[in-house]
Amino acid sequence: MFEQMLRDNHLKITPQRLAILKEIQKFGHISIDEIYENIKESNPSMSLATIYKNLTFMQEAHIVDEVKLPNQKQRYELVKKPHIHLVCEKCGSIVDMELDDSVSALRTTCADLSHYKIRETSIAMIGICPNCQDTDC
Amino acid sequence: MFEQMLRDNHLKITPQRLAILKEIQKFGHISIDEIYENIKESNPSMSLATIYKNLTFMQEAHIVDEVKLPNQKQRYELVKKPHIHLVCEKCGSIVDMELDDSVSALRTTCADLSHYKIRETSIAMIGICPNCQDTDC
DNA sequence: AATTTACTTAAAATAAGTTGAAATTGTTGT
DNA sequence: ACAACAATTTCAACTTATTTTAAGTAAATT
Repeated sequence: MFEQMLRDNHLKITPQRLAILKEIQKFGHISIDEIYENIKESNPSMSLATIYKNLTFMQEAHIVDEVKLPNQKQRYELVKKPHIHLVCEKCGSIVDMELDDSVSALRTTCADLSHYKIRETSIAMIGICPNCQDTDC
Repeated sequence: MFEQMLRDNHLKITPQRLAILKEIQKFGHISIDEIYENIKESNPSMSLATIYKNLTFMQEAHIVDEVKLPNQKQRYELVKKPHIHLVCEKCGSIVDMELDDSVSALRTTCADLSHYKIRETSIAMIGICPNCQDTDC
């Protein structure tokens, strides 16, 4: 289906693009150098410039999304339904939470009050995950 | 009051710090090179390193906050009550919206369901502002 | 199979951010 | 007000991150 997504956006299907998408899918939220490091093993000739360019293209094509969190390097994820990022400050994990009703309620309230036409939301909750609350990891 | 905030955090009160804070206050959400460019006029010897170092300190002291938005350079704002950023994709404006009830409701829902201990929220709504909807700016 | 066009690569260029050491300034106690 | 100390600023060198270029390569189209 990655193939189909690329085709739909008139982007050529290349092994590099498929490899990038596979990595993003595998890790959920991944930084550029993680992509680079992971792909190097199977695909030693792939260059960072390729990754940068393709992430830009695929972002424009709404196949991947940038994830920007306070005090972290930029990451990427596959485009999904609107969701909330739960970020643990201790262990660094990032988890998606789908709370469709609450998110769209907030979105509607915002839109109504501000008269903005809202296209996209970016919501993160930063704190300590249950696991790190228990253990002193 | 900037003086007091610095004092409270055992940070020395320097003209550079005050100038940085004044710029942030003036612009609401400002990037590092905007700070640099603006301050250069009145304070030509101030270096970028100073700005970087001080933003880090003042962030740790919870005087300023990083603002990370999709497809934008990092910005800084003064620490305020939790709020939502309304971002216009057309004109680039960023506006704060205080929606205490909705934000804390979402926060509580999230915390209850996930068992995270949430310390901070980061919420942005990206779209088109009322002004840009009307005019074809 | 040939042609066109998009894509990838490596290297160079630019931008962004960090560090360390010397010089300077703010603060504290007298 | 002044000395002494510690924190801060500065400059320059440096690392890391990102973009651009130009040449070569691969995918799609005919």
